[in-house]
Amino acid sequence: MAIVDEMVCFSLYSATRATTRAYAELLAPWGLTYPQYLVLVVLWSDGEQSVNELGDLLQLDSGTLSPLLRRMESKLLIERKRVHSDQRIVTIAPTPRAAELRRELGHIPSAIAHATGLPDLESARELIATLQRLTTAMGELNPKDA
Amino acid sequence: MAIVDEMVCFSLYSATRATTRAYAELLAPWGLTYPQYLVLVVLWSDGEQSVNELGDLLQLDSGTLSPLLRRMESKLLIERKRVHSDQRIVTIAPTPRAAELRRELGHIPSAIAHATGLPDLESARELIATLQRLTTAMGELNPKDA
DNA sequence: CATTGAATAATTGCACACAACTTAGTTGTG
DNA sequence: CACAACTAAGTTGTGTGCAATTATTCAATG
Repeated sequence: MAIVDEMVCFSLYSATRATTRAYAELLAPWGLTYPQYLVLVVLWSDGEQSVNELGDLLQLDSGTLSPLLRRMESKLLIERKRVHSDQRIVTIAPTPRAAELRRELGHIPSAIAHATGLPDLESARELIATLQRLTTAMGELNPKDA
Repeated sequence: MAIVDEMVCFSLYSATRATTRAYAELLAPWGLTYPQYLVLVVLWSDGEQSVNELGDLLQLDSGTLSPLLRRMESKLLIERKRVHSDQRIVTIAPTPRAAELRRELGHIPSAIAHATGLPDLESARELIATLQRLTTAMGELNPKDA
């Protein structure tokens, strides 16, 4: 066992990249990336919302989202709209094509759930809870929380 | 709770980015990134080795490692050497400066261990084991294992 | 010995992440 | 109203990840 395998952080880093590669494989026929898929998931669930709200949910800033959303717009998956009452805000709305993808990509959650190799829903929930606690704890070390 | 928070993959993705930001914070005084730090950890532990071996341990290909190592070389942390007996192979050796950093960065493992918020070594080991199983399972979905 | 095939790094192109900065629009205060 | 402070999104620059390709070297085979 190599030294890095003793580290929590490396196993996290490694698991995330393996997961992203698995999503890339599943999403390739639609030319989507994992972060783009996450945007669709949020839009399917919560509907139209601002770039800021999207960034809060996904923990991504405009430096990441702006070009990502531009690519999704060019694929006709989302539509950008300026809010009349506050011209600073841009809302991101799913297009009819995005609704179609909700059906076409319906197989992905179960495919990924199976690919995790986790035995049951309970262990998945446990892992999620552990990771969320870790994320919160890590955030405390970051000065940007001030 | 947002929809993405119910997903194992998102909690992984999120935890990894939180961890990388925490490392970035700690490593900033030395101008190092987390992947660069990982290379140092491997070199400190196992000493000089080829780009391939480094890539096997960190699960990174030459497309990622080549420019990363070039940056580390320009910071005088590593030295590239062609192997005489096989001119295809490039070995990466830590410089004296890298050895210095081993001492200067000695506080980081415990700082990160504390920042994870994990209560004890046993729960850390458990999480690592779970993540390694998940990484392996995810790999099976990837055709590149063939 | 010449040719072919495999191995090893490096390069190229694309898509994130994220810090730092810019631009445009809004709000609060006098 | 004037204007500073704030906010939202976009832009820029750097550093990964990773697929695909290229260049070089080595090894095996006839």
